[in-house]
Amino acid sequence: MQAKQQRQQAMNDSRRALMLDAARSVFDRLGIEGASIREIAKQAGYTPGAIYSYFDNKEAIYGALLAESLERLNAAVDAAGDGVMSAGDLLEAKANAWFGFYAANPRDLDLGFYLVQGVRPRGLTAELNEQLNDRLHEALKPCEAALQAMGLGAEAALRENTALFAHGVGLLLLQHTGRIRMFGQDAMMLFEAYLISLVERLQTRSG
Amino acid sequence: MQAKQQRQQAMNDSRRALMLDAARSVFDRLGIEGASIREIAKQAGYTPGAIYSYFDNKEAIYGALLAESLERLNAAVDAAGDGVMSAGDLLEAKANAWFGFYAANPRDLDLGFYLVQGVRPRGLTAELNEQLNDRLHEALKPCEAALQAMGLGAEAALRENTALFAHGVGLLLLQHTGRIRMFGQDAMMLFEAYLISLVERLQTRSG
Amino acid sequence: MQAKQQRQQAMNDSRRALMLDAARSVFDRLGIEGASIREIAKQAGYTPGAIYSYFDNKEAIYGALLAESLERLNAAVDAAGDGVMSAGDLLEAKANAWFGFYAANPRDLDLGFYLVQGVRPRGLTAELNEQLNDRLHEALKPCEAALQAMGLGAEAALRENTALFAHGVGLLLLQHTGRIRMFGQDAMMLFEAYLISLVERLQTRSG
Amino acid sequence: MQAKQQRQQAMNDSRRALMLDAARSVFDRLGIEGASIREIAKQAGYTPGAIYSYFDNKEAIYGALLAESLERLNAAVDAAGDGVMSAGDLLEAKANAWFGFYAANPRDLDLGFYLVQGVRPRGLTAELNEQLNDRLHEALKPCEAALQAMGLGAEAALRENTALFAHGVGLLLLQHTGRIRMFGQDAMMLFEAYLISLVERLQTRSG
DNA sequence: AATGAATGAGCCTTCATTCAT
DNA sequence: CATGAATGAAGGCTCATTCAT
Repeated sequence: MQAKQQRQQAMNDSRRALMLDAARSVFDRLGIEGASIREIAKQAGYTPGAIYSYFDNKEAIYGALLAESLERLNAAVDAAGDGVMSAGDLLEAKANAWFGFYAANPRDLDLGFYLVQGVRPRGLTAELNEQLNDRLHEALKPCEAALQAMGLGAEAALRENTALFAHGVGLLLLQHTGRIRMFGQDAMMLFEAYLISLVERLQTRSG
Repeated sequence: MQAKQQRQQAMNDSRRALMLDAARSVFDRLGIEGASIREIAKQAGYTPGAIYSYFDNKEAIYGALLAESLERLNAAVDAAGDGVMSAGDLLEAKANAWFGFYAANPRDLDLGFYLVQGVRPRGLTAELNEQLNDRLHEALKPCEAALQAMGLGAEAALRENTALFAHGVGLLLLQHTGRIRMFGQDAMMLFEAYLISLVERLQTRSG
Repeated sequence: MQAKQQRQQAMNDSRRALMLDAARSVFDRLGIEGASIREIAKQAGYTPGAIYSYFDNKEAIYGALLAESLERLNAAVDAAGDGVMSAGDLLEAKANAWFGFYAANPRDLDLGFYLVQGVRPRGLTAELNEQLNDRLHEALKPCEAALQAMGLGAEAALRENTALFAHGVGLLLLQHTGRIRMFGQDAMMLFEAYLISLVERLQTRSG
Repeated sequence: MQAKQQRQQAMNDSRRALMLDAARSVFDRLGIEGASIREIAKQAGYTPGAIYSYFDNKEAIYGALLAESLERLNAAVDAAGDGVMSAGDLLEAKANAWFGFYAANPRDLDLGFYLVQGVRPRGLTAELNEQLNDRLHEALKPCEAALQAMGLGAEAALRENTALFAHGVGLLLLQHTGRIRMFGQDAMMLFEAYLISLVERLQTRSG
C-alpha cells in the first residue's frame, strides 16, 4: 500500500515536473509575458484544466519555476570556492558563481527579473515572495561574508556587496538584451575586471 | 497651396504630439502594461480608431515615446558639465546626467527596458531600432570622451564606459524594482561612490 | 451637429434595448442562471465583446432589466384605482395592480426573485441595489397608504401590508412553479379572496 | 449468500447516506450554488468519481436530499398536535409544524426552491418529481383535514389550505432573503397572526 | 468499489485592430 | 480626419463528468 502511494506520488511529481518543463519551454519561445496556460498545457500534452490539478494559478507556475531556479543558483554558489585560501579569492569565486550561473542560464535571469519586477499582487503569496527573496539573498551572502573577512565592517560590506550585485546585474542585462554587443564587450570579462579592481582597492585600503 | 500643406503638416505633428503626451500620462498612471489604446485615446480626447491615423500599431507608440525620451536624455546630458574644467569632473557631470535622468524618470526607464526586452518581432522596424540604439549611444559618448581625455586609450575608454553604464543600469534596476531598499542602500549614493572610485583609480594609474 | 448626436444617442439606446431584449429572451429559454454572455450576444446578433460596450458586466444586464421591470411595475400601480372612492376599493385596486403585473409577467417575477435572492456581491452596486429596493417599496406604498386610510395606525398598516405582500408572493411563486395547479386553484382568485377577507376584517374592526 | 448480499446492500446504503450528509454539510457551508461535486466528495472522504457510483449526476443528489428533507418535514408534521383537542388547535399545531420546520431549516427551503424552480430538464425523473410532490402534499394534508374538521367542505378546505400554504411560503421567502427585515416584521409572528385570523373567521362563519 | 487524472465545454472578460460612415 | 461600433482571438479559470486502472 505504501509502495503504491509512493509510486503515485512519484508519478504526480514527474507530471508536475513535466508541466514545469513545458512552461520553461514556452517561456523560451514566447517570452514570459506571452506564455499562456493554454500554450503551456498544449506543450505539455494536456488540456488547460489539467494544469490546475498541479498549480493553483498561473503565477504559481512562475513561483515554482523560480523557486527551483533559485535552488540551482544556491547550489552553484555553495559549490564554488572550495579549497580556496584567501578571502579575496573566495570573494571572486563566490561572485563568479552567481554571475556565471546567470550568464550561462539566461532563462533563469528572465525568471529572476520577473520576480523582481512583475509579481502580480495576488499571484505569489506574500509568504512565497519572501521565501524567494530570502533564497536570493542567501546566494549573495557568501560574497558579503568574504567582504567582511577582507576587513570591511558590516555596513561597508553590505554596501560593496550591493554595488557588486548591481554591477553584475547591469552587465547581465546588457548582455541578455544584446546591448552589450553594442559595446563590443564581453560581460564576463568586464565582471572579472570589476572584481579584480575591487579586491585591489580593498587590499590597498587595508594594507 | 504649399502654405496649406505646411499648415496641415504642422497640425498633424501637433496632434501626434498630443497623443504621445496622452500615452506618457497613461503610462505614468497605469504602468506600461496597464496602458491600453482605449485609455490613451480617451486621455488624448480621441476615439481609439483615430490613433491609427498617426501610429501603425501600439508598439509604434512605444517606439515614438522612447525616441522622444532619448531626446530628452540627450538634452540632459548635453546640458551637463558646462563650465567644468577637469576631465574627471566632466566625467562625473556627464555620468550623473544620464543616471540622474533615469533615476528621476522611472517611466523612461520602463520604456527603455520594455523595448529592449519585450517588444514583439513586428513592433519596431529594424531601422527605428537602430536609430534608437544610436541615440542611446550618443548620450553615453560624452562619458567616453571624458575617459579618453583622462588618458585612456580608445579601447580602454570603451571598456570603462561600458562598465560604468552597466553599473548604473544595475543600480537603477535594483532601485526601480524596490530591491535596493532590500539592501538598505541609496542608488544615487552608490553611483557616486562608483564614480569617485573610478576617477581615483584612473588618476592613480595615470599619475 | 446636435441632430447627429441625438440620432447616434438614439441608435445607441436602441442597440442597448436590443441587447436587453435578447437577454430577456435568453432568460426565458435557459433560465436566469443558464444565461451566458455568449448566448445573449448570439441572440442579439453580436459577438460577446460587443456586449461590454453597453454593459459593464453580466450583472449589470440583470440590473438594467430589473430596473426597467420595476418601472413598469410602478407604472401599473400608479395607473390603478383611478376614480375609486373608498379606501377599501383603493386597496384592492392597488394590490391587484402589483399582483396582476407579476401574474401576467412571470419573467419579471423571475427577475425580482433574482434580485431578492441572487445578487452577487460585486454585480449590483450597493447603490443600484438600494435604488431597486426603493422602487419595489414604492410600488407597495399605495397599499400601505390605503390601509392607513382605512383606519389602521402606521405600525398596523405596515404589518398588514407585509402580510399582504407575502401572501401575494407566495401565490405567485406557487403558480409560477406550477405548484398551484397541484392544488387545483387559481392564484388570482385566491388573492382576491384574501383581499376581500382582509377588507372585511378591517371594516368589522373599525365599524 | 443472501446474508452477504444484505450486508453489501446495507453498506451501500450507509455510504450513500454518508455522501448525502456530506452534501448537506457542503450546502450549509457554501450554499446550494457554491456546492461542487469535488467539495462534496472531499467532505465525504471520497474522490469525485466515487460519487457517481451512488448518484447518476449532480441533480440526483439534490433530488435525494430533497426527498430526505421531505421525510423530515413529514416527521415534524406528524409529531405535532399530539393530545390536542379542538380542530382549530390542531390546525394551528400542524401549520406551525411545517412553517416552523422551514423557518428553522433555511437550507431545506433552498433545496425546495431550487428543485421547484431551477432544475435542468434531465435532472429529476418525472417519476421522482411526482414522488416529491406527493410527499409535500402529505405534509400539508393534516392541515386540510383539520380545516374539514372545522366544518369546511372538501373544496373550501383545499382552497383555504392552498392560501395558508402560500401565505407561509411567501413569509418564508421574504424572511429567507432578508427582505422581511426590510419590513421590520417577524415572519413567525405574522404567520401566527394569519392563523389566528383564519381560525376566527372560520369559527365566526360556522358559529 | 473507488481512484484520480484528465477532458471538454463552458464561463466572464479584455483589447488591439478594422472599417463603413 | 475622425468616429465608434464591432470583431475575433485570446486570456485565466471552473467543473461535471468519464474511464482506465
